[in-house]
Amino acid sequence: MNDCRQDFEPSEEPIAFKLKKINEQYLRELNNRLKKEDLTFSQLTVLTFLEHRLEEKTSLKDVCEALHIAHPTGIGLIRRLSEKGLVESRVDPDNRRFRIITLSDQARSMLHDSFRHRQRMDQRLTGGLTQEETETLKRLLDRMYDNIKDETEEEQP
Amino acid sequence: MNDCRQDFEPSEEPIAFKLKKINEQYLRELNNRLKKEDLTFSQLTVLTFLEHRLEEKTSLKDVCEALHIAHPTGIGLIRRLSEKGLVESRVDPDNRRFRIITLSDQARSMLHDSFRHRQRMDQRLTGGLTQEETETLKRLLDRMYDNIKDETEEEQP
DNA sequence: AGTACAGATGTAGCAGGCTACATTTAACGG
DNA sequence: CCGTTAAATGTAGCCTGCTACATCTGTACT
Repeated sequence: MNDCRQDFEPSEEPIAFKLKKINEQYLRELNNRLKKEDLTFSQLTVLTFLEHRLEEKTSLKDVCEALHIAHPTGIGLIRRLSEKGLVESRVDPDNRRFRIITLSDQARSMLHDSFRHRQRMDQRLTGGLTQEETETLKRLLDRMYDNIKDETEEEQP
Repeated sequence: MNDCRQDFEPSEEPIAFKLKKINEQYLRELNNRLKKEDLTFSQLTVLTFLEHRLEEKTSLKDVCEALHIAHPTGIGLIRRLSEKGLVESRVDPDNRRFRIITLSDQARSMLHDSFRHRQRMDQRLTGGLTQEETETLKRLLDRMYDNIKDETEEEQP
């Protein structure tokens, strides 16, 4: 008969749909809390990454690779953060093909509060899971990602 | 010192980031495969839901609730599917506040092939996981979703 | 009837993701 | 030195998601 007997009940829905549901609910809630700071989850992820690399020169490409996003997406994120004065984007004098992205002082001083929102949301997500369950979950998620990540970027010793 | 010591290595990254990575990789790959059919994952999900409810009158609101999306998102999906002749959207004569969304014959005849793409992608996602691991995973995902889903939509016997 | 409210749908405008194509700069081969 | 190529960034335009606000319709209550 009909193969498309996908039920839209939690007991029947595909895992990919569960992932999407969780992901979007998480983003809705966290973005809502971050609205006070005029930030989004993705913008906060960029700032966190930059804070994490204060010592190193960081290019747009570095940001995109860390966040697993395509470069036009990164350009948009950096542009909006730059318009808010949270990052600066300057051509690298050593190699004019690159842009160096840096955190502003203003961003450094506000980062911790926003980061707390994210932490609280993460804790809520895994609330009630034991340490062991959380480890199991991470392991299974990593295996799924390995299963579907692009074959062209494999193995370097 | 610095609380934002989030590492962008798989071993350190927050679970929410893992979920986002998997979700977007999944969508990239599947949407790429569906391009031949001129469909997207979300569009396919709408069609699958409609196929699943051939017997019942289905309103825009029903679609939005099943997919967990806000109604303007649903309007856009239905509009694009309608422009491709895959669904029809008519005002309900019984209650003119509603629109009845129906599958076209054309959509019914193409659905199975597209659905296969999704199935294959789902199998790839959980490739190598035992039945037991998959069940554990589903259970943990459901618990996370319960943890963050809106408090205002609880409990009805 | 008339008004008021609630519910379903519609519109505007934005963020963040993408692909495809364009531009700029550096590196390399002849 | 010049041309080609490759890499990083930029632009255009689309899809999916959202919020906020507008419209339309039905119901309920005077």
